Amino acid sequence: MVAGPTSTGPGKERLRLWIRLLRASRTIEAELRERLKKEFDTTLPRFDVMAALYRSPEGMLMSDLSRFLLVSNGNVTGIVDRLVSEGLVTRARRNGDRRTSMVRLTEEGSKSFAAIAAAHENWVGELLGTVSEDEARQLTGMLKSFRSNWEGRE
Amino acid sequence: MVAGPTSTGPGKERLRLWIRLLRASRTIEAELRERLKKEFDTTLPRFDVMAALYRSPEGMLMSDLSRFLLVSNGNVTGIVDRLVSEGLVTRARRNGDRRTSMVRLTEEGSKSFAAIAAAHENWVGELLGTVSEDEARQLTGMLKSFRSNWEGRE
DNA sequence: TTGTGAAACTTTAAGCTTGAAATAGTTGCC
DNA sequence: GGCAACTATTTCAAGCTTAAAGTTTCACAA
Repeated sequence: MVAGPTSTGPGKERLRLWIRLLRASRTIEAELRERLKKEFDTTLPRFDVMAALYRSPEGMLMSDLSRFLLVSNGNVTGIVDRLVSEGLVTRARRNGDRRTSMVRLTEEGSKSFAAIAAAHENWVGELLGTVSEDEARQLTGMLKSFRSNWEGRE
Repeated sequence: MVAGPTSTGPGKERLRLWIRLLRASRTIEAELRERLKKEFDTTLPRFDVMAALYRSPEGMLMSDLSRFLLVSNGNVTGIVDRLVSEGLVTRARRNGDRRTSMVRLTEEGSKSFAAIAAAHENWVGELLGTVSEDEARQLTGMLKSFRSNWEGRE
């Protein structure tokens, strides 16, 4: 969805906005992906999962992860599998409900993530460098409200 | 990249913005993808390619497509392959340079796209419904300038 | 003309992604 | 207890995506 509007009319400005939004996020995403690969030999999805887990030292269920990351269940399974095989996260079976397992960062995973996250924050600062702090706040507010209005989830 | 900032500091607002941006575009993208599937049995990448071709009745080279859509060369190959096998686009060998071929929408592809694009525009209007036309213009402007400042491509 | 290097494209391997089907475990109702 | 409905997760097939390597063609200079 990167092409331009194909017609004029009432929805035209919104369509333009959507295309800009998508191009912007794709461009930044591509750049971040490339740097994650080059500098840390990792991927965006792995980073996302680790970021979520980093905020929840007590761990997260698979379904928590997929809900939070806005991706499907089956998707998370594969990413976590790979992270487990790399020793960065663990799946701890629970006594209470044996269908579920708590996913947690390992010590190594936590250290690894902290280093990557620092670089990542700098990259974002750089890539969004032409947006002033004020503009950033303003844009953030607009995006926040639009989304929460559209659908109840958050 | 859907998690929250992990620290405070100068880049914090930009990181917040990036996360909002990404969550917004992922949410909308997911919704559009689902509707394209349900209503037209197609996908976002196919739609993107067709949208690009619709704007260029004279056709596009594979490399034009990948540059325009911000995706890799090999990626476009696969998508166009599928569209060709569905009879929606053609690859016309050229006399001049036999490495290249002009990719064009077929009659059927063009009709098919027009119908989908109309629905698509309505969906975007609906999904961004809470953004006023003015806000949309303003946001678009911000996104446009930030991107063209960051890197020369357009 | 014949290399040589670059360009356009395809192929490949690995990983990401989805939606749907399958599996396993839980809960509530009789 | 037993069974139906539900929940959490994994598996699967198909398709998307990238980076890197391979193929074919072109341009052009010696």
